[in-house]
Amino acid sequence: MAGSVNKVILVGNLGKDPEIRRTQDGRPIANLSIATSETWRDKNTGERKEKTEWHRVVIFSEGLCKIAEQYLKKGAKVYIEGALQTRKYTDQSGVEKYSTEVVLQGFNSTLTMLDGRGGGGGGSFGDEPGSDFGSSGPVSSAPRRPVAAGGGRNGDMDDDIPF
Amino acid sequence: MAGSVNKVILVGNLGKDPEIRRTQDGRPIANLSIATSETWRDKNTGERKEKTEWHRVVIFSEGLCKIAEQYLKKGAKVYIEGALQTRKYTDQSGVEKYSTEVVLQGFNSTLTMLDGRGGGGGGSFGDEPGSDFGSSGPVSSAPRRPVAAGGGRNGDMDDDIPF
Amino acid sequence: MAGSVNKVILVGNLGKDPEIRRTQDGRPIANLSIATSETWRDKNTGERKEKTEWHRVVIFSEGLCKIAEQYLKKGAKVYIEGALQTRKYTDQSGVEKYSTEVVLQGFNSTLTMLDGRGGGGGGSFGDEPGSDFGSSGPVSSAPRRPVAAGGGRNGDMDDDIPF
Amino acid sequence: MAGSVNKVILVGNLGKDPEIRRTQDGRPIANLSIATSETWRDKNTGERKEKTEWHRVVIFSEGLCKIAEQYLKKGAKVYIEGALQTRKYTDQSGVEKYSTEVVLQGFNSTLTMLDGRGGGGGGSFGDEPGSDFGSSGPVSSAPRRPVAAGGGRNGDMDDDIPF
DNA sequence: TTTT
DNA sequence: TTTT
Repeated sequence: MAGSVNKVILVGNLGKDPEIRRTQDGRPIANLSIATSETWRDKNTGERKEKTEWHRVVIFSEGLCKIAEQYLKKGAKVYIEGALQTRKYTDQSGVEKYSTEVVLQGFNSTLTMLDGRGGGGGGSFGDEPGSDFGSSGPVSSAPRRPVAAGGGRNGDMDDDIPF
Repeated sequence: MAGSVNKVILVGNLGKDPEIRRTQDGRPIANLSIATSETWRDKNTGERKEKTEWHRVVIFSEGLCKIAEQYLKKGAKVYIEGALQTRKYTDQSGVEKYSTEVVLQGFNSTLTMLDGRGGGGGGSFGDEPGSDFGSSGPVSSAPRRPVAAGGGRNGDMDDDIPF
Repeated sequence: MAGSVNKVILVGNLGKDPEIRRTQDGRPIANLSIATSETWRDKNTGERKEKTEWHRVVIFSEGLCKIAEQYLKKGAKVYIEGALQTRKYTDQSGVEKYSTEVVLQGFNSTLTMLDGRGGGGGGSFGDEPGSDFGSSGPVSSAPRRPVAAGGGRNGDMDDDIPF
Repeated sequence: MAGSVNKVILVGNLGKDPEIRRTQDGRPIANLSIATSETWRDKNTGERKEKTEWHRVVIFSEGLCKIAEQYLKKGAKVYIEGALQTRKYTDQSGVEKYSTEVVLQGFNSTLTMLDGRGGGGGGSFGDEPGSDFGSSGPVSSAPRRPVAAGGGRNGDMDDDIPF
């Protein structure tokens, strides 16, 4: 198809610790269960209401699996960017079912921790989606160099924007 | 939960005409079936491969339902913004199943046509997500005025940016 | 134009307290200065590097201005969704300049606090972009009702997704 | 900063052909000028109004530069995903100015053509952001394999989702 | 400078 | 079931 986009952006909290499995050839796969919730006040009763939505997130990217394994745990708040994917499977009773998941794999997948707490040290590691935690490179590499000039002349780059 | 985001962005084509239903109290609900696809070349065989993903989209916004009904049809390319929602239902055989849908409802939902062709005249209507087609206002109203000044001093606003 | 999208998504921290002004007819305008940063490790030296980008955010939405005024302060982490807008102005020396801002106005604008700390109570208020904090309604109204059914039959809705 | 996101999503049309330059070490840089516009009807006069916003887009990714050079031209409609970047420069008169650009570089950058017309053949090339046109790989490689299983048991994968 |  |  000429030009399609399939993108999911979630900011939410892990309902439990990440589950890490490995494929037969040793590649890691992480499963996250992420909750988002919306609150509103009932127009009629004035009551405060809340509705929680649970999202099944599957990480195929090796670098992001590492992050998940090392830094994420139940309760952590994360920003993730992935794609929707529905797969069909047959359950234990032989019934065909569908499961829709948010898949983090390859380009344009991102996992970013949004709280410095977490467990075991989270926070002081590279945390930019496009660099250390980029989904398709080793965690320690530097696929993106900061841009020193954006296409104009008379560089004279400076960092402190005064507003 | 303090601060969550649940957002889906799709650019894809309708697999069939929109299906419009009405609730008992007369509110419209539109269902779209949208395809996104990715293509790649097999690393080993060099073969061209393609994988299509189908998305079930449900529109509760009255204004966006109108758009869907009037302008969208099989094959149309659209940009949509909505939220993920999984609901449980019991099928005809009494089996519990889940269905995950992209819901367009209330704020932060968008439906934009990306091709001026379509059928039957599409194109010459307001088409900006934030204005005429905004999801929670009548299609003909103007909830968003263009901004005349952005917070600085010395207004002297002008529209032609020279690049 | 038939179908365009202009969207900015930022997760970052406020560099200073919000600045609230009022138009002559009394509508509030809030200015935020938001920092995003990326870190990476230099490929050659192995050094840890960081680059911070500052974003000027202007809020025209009355509801979101209230949130900004009441809950946000220097250091707060926020998620915002807005649109890019460049305006021309003449500075004190009579030189024409351009300023590009992220504008939150009307539909499809969002401001969500991502930390429960903040000052003065932040956290225990409605925090879903599509509901209480929706950008074009009063903070206390309920423009989005939770969806009870998504277009299928055999409702039997349930909230606890078992994964 | 622990966890930040800097993302711009645009769907718009090129105001002119892409401009391709090369750095001294031979890396290409493409500049695009993209228009987005919003239309609305004036609440008072009922008049149809339109406001166009111009965006300066700079592509550092080599793969995406190739796409721009080969397939894009004035009038083409594109979907792009990049990051905001403001740089300071001194103009010919010695005045310091700022220019804010949407930068496509490294991970999480995307460029997708949204019209099969364009000129000179566009269309029959890989066009999925995460695969052939991924921003940090050669255009002909296949960094993302389609996912065969998403983390559940009882694989029995299948592609045809029945809705 | 685009597009409708 | 779309699109290329």
